[in-house]
Amino acid sequence: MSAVRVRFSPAPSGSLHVGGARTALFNWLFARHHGGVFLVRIEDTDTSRTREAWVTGILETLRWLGLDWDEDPVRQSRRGAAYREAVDHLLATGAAYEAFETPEELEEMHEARRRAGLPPGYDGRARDLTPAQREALRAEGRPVTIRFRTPDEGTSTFVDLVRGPVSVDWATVSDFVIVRADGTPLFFLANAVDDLAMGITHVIRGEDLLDSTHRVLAIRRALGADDEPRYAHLPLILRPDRAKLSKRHGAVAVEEYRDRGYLAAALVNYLALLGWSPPDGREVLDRDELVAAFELDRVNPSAAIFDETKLTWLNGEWMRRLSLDELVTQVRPFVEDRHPDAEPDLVRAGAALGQERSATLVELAEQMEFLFVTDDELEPDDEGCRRLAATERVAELLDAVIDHLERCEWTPDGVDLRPVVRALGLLPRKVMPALYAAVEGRPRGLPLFEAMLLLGRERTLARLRAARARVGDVGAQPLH
RNA sequence: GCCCCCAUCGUCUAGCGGCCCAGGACGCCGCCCUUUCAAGGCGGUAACGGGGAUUCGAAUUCCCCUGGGGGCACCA
Repeated sequence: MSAVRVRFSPAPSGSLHVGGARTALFNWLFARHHGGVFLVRIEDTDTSRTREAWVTGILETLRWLGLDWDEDPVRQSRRGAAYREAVDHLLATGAAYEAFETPEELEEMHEARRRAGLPPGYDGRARDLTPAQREALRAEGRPVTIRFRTPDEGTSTFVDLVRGPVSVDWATVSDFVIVRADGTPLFFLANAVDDLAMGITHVIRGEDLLDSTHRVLAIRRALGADDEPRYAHLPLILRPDRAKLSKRHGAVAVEEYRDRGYLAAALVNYLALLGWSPPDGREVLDRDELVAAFELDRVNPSAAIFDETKLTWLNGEWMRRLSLDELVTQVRPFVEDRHPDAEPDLVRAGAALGQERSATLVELAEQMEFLFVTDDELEPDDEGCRRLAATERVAELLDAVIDHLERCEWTPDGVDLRPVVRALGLLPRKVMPALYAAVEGRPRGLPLFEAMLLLGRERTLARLRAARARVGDVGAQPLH
């Protein structure tokens, strides 16, 4: 087999979503596994839907995911000359022809065919116009598009790497437009021309493009190509309600997951498991392990639902695997977003305590937030207030704790409150949440004694006294 | 409407004729550990869509049905 050359070819009509990212990843894994070349091609022939910001955004997101490409990205918008040359050839050989229908006429045609039980499409009325007829239509000022002439009979078949042989009767495929009235090329044409020019050996993409393969291959042959790339159509990724993932619904943009505190390693790992699995059944795999294990023949053909819960679990796995240095680097932006002046040492200490208790960077940042708010700002959340109010003998407890912390040694052993709680005849499991609420603002969080050491004696006491004032004397009264 | 693809626990999947009264993972439930919460350990819950056919034997092969998804554009 010749050296592998694959490409990821997004249309820049939005940011990179998880479906596109999975396609990019599989191409990248395939290339890296075989020591091949991974390319990016921006399919921006539809200028009305393209925005430059989307192009840079997509490339930036690919970089964030660690999917590096080997040559400068190809822009279809700059390859007009190549497409024109190809069209001239197709026109000259009769593989394509000019058509002159208005949008209204086409709409009518689609309707009529639908009524006749045919798929909407083109009836081929401009196929055999004479040069004179074409001139006349052009003189009327009608729009001119170029259509590819599909066979009237016979079957198109190609062997898909994940689905096996796929066939369709040409009779069901009508002549389709390859050049718009404004002269710009359409997907089928650009795709065929570019894959040929770029020497693409394997086309790995979503199943939504399965049907278009016959048409692209037909153009390619009409262009004189004597070989064809191997195709692998990946199963689609569906939303939990089984609908197709789209930008309209839910968090499907990769950048959104990044902003919500997910690690690139976790996203890559999770995406790799959607439609593929390694032979040994491992699930937590790093980039190198994925590259080593990846094979197209283990891609399964059925659609998969994107399960954010499992992604979150994997993210937790990867958070725990990070070194403390890496974790601090990753979480710092999330902390500084709300507390720009957060002390680096405290961030580091908080990250160390929270590393195995959080599944996302956002969660980790929230857990340590109590370290960066002033004692005045700290307000127990709703659940914290409830726990405070519902804890038996809470005033007595707080008094004892305050009393202890005022005089104890400020060391790990000194601030251990378990003896204090037990001396009151209370169970730590029952009453600790109230203390967490008082010091950290929520009834659960980073280990309390370590947290108090980080805050220091004065700040800890200030928070406990504020909580004591909040509960009043109610808790101090025996209930019976 | 027409064409194409797909079909194992709620979800991601293993399985490529006997090793499967179906294995792993997430989730969920229970127990243990425990300063809260997590993490961790142990145990449990839960699936081959239906019907034919082939075969000594079918989750695995074939056919039909059903269901799901995709495509049919001057989007990609």
